[in-house]
This record gives sequence, C-alpha cells and structure tokens, in this order.
Amino acid sequence: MPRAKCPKCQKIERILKSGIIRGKQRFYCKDCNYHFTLVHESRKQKTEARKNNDKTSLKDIANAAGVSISTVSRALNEHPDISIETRMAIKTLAKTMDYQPNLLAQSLVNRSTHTIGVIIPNLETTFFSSMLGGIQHIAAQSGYRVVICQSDESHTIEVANLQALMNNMIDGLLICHTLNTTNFDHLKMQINRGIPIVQFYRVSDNLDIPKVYSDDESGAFQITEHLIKKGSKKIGLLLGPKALSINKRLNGYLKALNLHGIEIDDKLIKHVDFSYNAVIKAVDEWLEMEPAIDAIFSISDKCAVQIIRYLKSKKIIIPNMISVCGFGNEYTGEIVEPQLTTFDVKTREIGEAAVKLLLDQIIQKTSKIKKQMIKGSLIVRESTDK
Amino acid sequence: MPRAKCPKCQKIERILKSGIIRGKQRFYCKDCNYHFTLVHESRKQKTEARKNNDKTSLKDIANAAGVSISTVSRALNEHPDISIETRMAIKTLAKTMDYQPNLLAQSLVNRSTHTIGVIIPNLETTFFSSMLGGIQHIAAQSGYRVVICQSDESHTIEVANLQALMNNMIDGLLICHTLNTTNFDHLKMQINRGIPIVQFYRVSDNLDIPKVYSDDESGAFQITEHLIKKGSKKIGLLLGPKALSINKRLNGYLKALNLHGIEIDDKLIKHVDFSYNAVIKAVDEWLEMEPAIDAIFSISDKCAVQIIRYLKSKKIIIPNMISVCGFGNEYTGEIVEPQLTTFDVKTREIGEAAVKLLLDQIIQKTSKIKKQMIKGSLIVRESTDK
DNA sequence: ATTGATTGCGATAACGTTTGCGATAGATAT
DNA sequence: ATATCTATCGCAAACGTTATCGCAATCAAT
Repeated sequence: MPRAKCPKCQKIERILKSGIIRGKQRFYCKDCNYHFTLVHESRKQKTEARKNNDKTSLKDIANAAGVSISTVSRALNEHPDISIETRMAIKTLAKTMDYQPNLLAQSLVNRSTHTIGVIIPNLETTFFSSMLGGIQHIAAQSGYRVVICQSDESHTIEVANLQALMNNMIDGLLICHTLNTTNFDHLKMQINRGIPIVQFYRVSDNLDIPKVYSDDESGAFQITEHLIKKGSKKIGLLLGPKALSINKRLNGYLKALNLHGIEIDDKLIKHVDFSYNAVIKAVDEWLEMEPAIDAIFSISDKCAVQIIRYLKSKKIIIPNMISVCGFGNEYTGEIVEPQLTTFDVKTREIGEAAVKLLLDQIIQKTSKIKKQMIKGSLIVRESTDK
Repeated sequence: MPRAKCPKCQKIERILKSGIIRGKQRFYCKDCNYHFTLVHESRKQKTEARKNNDKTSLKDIANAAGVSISTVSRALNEHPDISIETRMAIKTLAKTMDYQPNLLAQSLVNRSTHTIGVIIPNLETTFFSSMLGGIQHIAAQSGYRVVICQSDESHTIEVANLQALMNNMIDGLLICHTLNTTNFDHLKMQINRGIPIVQFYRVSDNLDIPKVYSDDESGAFQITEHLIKKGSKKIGLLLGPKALSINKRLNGYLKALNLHGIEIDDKLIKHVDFSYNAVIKAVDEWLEMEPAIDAIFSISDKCAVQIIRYLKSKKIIIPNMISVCGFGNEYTGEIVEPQLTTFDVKTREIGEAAVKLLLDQIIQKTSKIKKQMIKGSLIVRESTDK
C-alpha cells in the first residue's frame, strides 16, 4: 500500500507502485500520469560535503562578496569594467580566502595549458639531461611548464608517450627520437592536429616540421681531419645503430678520408648498440687487424671513455699507439686520463633553440618551418695529442 | 529613423534608438518595454568556425551516431547500461573520427589529473637526474605523467614553482629542497590543501609529512671509520652550506672520531657553497696546516673529483700522502684516477621510493605518514687504498 | 524630450567530460 | 490483466573558468 505523495499534484490517493529502479521503489500517479521515486538526498549531501574541504572557487568569493561570479573573475583579471573599489575589495577577499585559480578550468576555456611536452630517450645521461636543462630553463622563463616522458630508447614507449601527451594537456611538443625509430607514422598522425611539434637532436630528414640539430657531418669531418693531421691513417669508426639520423657523422668521416687521399676500409667502420660488450668486441676486432689501427673515433663520449679504460688495461699507450676521440663533450671526457679529445655539440644550446622555436610557434603562431643547425666546436685534449 | 524589429513583439512601429553599446546601435521597444541590439552573428560565426579545425568531441560522435552525449561517453567507457551493438558502433565511429578524449575536461570533473609534480634543484647533474629517472619510471608504470621544475638552487624559484604547480594541475608533489631553503612556510601553506606531498633526499626534520632520505649519518660514519682504519688521523671534512639537512653527515664524522678516540679539530671542518673556488680555498687552507692533513672527506663526489685533480696538479700523491673520499657515487668517481672511494646513496632508489610513497597516498588515500630511509653502501676504491 | 555615450555589474553560454536519475518499451511474474 | 523488472538510453547538473551581451543608471548634448 504505497503512501507516497505525487510531486506534481501533491496527492497521495491514486499512487501505484511501479517497479523498483536501482534498488529504490518507484511510484506512478494515475492522476497526472507521472512516474517518480522518493526524494533523494544523496546528491545534495554530496555537494554539501564537498563545500567543506574543497578549495575556494570564484563562486565562494562571489558569495562572500555579494557579487556575481563574472564580477569576481573580471576583478581578479583587472578588467576595467569593474570599479576600483569593488576590484580592491574582491582582491583582498581573494587573498584572505586563499584563492588559487583552477588551471584546469582556465585551460579548458582558454584552450591553452601553458605546458609543453618533451619526449626524450633518457634523462639520466648528462648528454640528454643538459638538453633538458636548457629546455626547462627557457620554458620556465616564458611561464611554461614542462612535462617530460622518457622513451628509454624504446620505439613502442615513444609512440605511447606521444599518444598520452597529445590529448589536450600540452600546447606544444619537443621530441628527440629513439635509436630505433625508423617509422614516423605516429608523428605524422599528430602533425596536422594543430599543435606545434619540434624535433631536436635526433631528427628525421623527410618530415617537414621544424627541427634543431647539430652539425654532425662537419663535426665528424673536423675530428677525422684532426686525427689525420696528427698522423693517423687507420682510423676505426664506432657508429650507433644504422637507423640513427646522427649517422650523418659517417659522411664527415668519409669526406675527410677522401680529401686526404686515404683509402676507405669497411672493416674500420662498425655499428654497435652502445652496450659495453658490443663496444669491447668491436675494439678487440680492430686490435687484431694487420696492420694495427692507430686511432679510434667513437661517435659517443661514453663509449670513448670505456675504450680508453679498456685500452689502458691492455697496456696500450694513448695517444702514442692509438689515439682516441669521442663526440659530444660530456664531463667524463675531462676527467678520464688521458683527457678525451672530442667535439662539443652544445647540447644545452640545442635544447634552448628547440624550445625557442616551439614557443615562437605557440605564441606567435608563425607557421614558417625553420630548420636550425647548432654549430659545435672541436676540443683537442690529451687523447690525440701526440 | 530606426527600422529595427522588436525580437519580442515583432513590431517595427514603436521602436526608438537607445544609445550605442559597445559600438553597436541599441534599440528600445515602447510596446514591450524591451531593450535590444540588432542580431549578432559574431558568436554564431565563431562557433561555426571552430567546428571545422577542432578535434572531435563526444558531441561530434553523438551527432554522427544519432545518440546522446552521455550514451557515447558510457559506450566508450564500457558502461554495461549501453547495449553491445551501440557500444561497438560508437567505438568504431570514434576510431574512424579519430577521437581523443580531452584530458582537461576529464580531469576537471574527475578532480584528478594523473600527473605528479617534481621540484628538484637541478636536473643536469647525474646525482639528481638519476633520482628523476627513478621517479619518471615508476610514475609512468602507474600511468602517471611527470611535470618537472628546476629550482636552480634558488629558494625564490622553489617557492614560485610550488605555487605554480599546486593549482590543480597535479595530484601529488615530490620535492627536493634547495641548498638555501631554511624556511618551509611555503610548504606548510600547501600541506593542508589536500594534495599529497613527499619530500625526498633533502628533507626537513620538523615537518610532519612523508619523506625519503639516505642514511647520511651512517654513511659518513662508515667513510670516516674507513679512513681511520686506513691510518688517517687528521681528516678534513668538506661540508655544504650550514642549512642543509644532509649536514647530518657531520654527526657521522664526529661519531667515528669519538669512537676511535681522535680529538676533534674545528679547523678541519669547513662549510663551502660547492663552488670550485670555495673548494680550492678550503683545500689550500688545509694544506698549510701544521701538521699536514692526511685525508679529505668531501660531502660531494663532484668536489672530491675536483680535489683529486687539484692535489695531483700539486704533485701530491693520492692516497699515500692524502686520502680522498667522496659521497654519492657519481659516475665520474669511477673514471678519475685514482678512482674515488665514496658512499653509494642509491639515488635512483630514493627517487623510486619517493614516488611509491606518493602514489600510495594518491591512490589508496592512506594518510599514514611514513618516513623511509634508503640504505647506502661504502665503495672502497683507489683513492683511500694505501 | 530625444538621442548619445559611459560606467558598473549580472546572466548566461560556452569549454568537454562524467554521472545520478528519470523515463520509456518490452519482458516477466502474479 | 495487473504489477513488477530489466535493458537502454536521454536529460541535466555538475567541474571552475572566461567572455559575450544585456541592462539599468547616469550624464551630456541636442
């Protein structure tokens, strides 16, 4: 025998039960042909409960000040439409109530988050972290936050990161690809979505977007020529995986050899994955050659340092018997003995240039596609100083 | 002579001009006592224009599918209320229309961004970047993004970063304080705001929040005792600025001396700001002492390496004349000759432990305040191996 | 009295989601 | 038949802002 009151006609006579919905009794008023369930307090309770522990919003200030939300918003944004008195009153009120604007809501309506994303293979090696440092610095100066994702040199993770970042959380993206990234479909997908993307350091030649890179070919040329001038003729070249864009360094190496009339020996050129074992294996193979090599040019400072230590452990004198060069100018090259000759690619500047390019695009909406090369410089140290 | 039509009564007879508002003519209908301006297309045009180049939203899918927005939302979220057929239809439609959910809107309603913030003094030194690596790794595993701010060892920047991050953009914060941070008011302000905060590495003792730190005192004790056992009696201790929490290392040093009955000499304990000049000055002062010191314990590996190079340049034999110890186990300590004895503080593990603590708080809402110490280990190398 | 201009503020519609609840139609039980 | 359930789906209210426009009141100039 239902004893519910119809919310419409307020009668209790002609009410019938009409099933149970989500656990609650449902009624039907024959008079006004209206279905209803009993009054629910849940939602009210929920909103009331929230009121207590949540941050103060514009609404709260508006209530406290006795004005509308729009007035509060404009007052805090120094809009001239609001009189100076109310403006000041609202601002002091906001301060005492410890108001902090909700950036999510702002971003949602402004369609901009003041955040840029960075996808980088690794942030623990000084080489990359110094780029990151440059990026973070410039971005912060312009009031932009930076969210960082490591791809760990995994293409799959890179793709996933890209997906995750592009969903409205960032105004622009900086990406430095994986060693194994040969397919750029994931980037192509995103390019026409409207948000600016800049590639840095490891870039793809055939994608028409802004990019910042180092003068690898020239650097490798300078290193190789330096070795040649120091008297080396059989120069082992240690490269990364073949896919890598920075393998342009190979060209510099070849050019230098050609220019100085030195024959090219394929056995002197080795691709490794930068793991310690692979590096040592390559060096061992070179050492067994006849005649022996007289120089090693490693595309990575880290490997070069490993090589120096390995050669020393085998009582091979550097640079007298074998000269060693690196590439990148990491700090360890300065510490190792003999100190490492290398090429300073100015990682920090690369990072800085990349953000600047990106911020230009974001702020000024310039769609001109710039490709920027950062010039490095040869640093001669003991490991080649015969 | 106005010829406008009243939007209410549709008459054109009794319309009067009534000023110009924001550049547009305003009218007044005497019949219905109604003020109005002419029809404005601006807003409509704006929304229409947006339709073209913007991303697809739930609304677009709903229109295309001929269902309501809520149905689309529920379908994509696998809500059982939606029939399998519509669910599948909507999902394929979403795929072909290349739908990507707007994370901002989601975060706004869900009150969670799946993003954690990190404030760190510097991300370019391996010491900190390896913590960061650990943080990023674990966070990514749990589906959390990481936004990073460098404080550059500036307290002011740290405070600003904190402000910027806490405005609803992050679900939790990881903070490693500046060398100069002695005042923690900025943190206190935020602590009761509801979002979890975890301190790591450089922590404050008197703030009752979760923290992860290294066993500095024990580490310093181990290092000092190791030096003593190797025969050193006059051990110079190079500390950071006095405010720094990691100066607990001083206690370890003192304990070891006390335990082994070695008198404490204040001149042997120096505070520096980690700059090269300050370090060299401290070392010089020690070298001039009578009798000479026989060991140096630097609180930072970086300084220790600098000291080794400086001593070598002065023809001082390490460890025979002076032993040198660092703290932190950075990579350079392995490269320098002689290789550096140091204490491995397991930076990566500190980072990992810190995120885990934070994620526990965020996800499980456990309010238990945990303080976690990460144990390090002594690494004996050539620089103390007499 | 008519018209023009300005100042200060409120209402309201976005922004793109999620979600509680209502509301049908058909199925099932009584 | 009547009463109840169930399976699907829509409505509308949030979330916290910003921005457009409306509107009253006031002042000034015809």
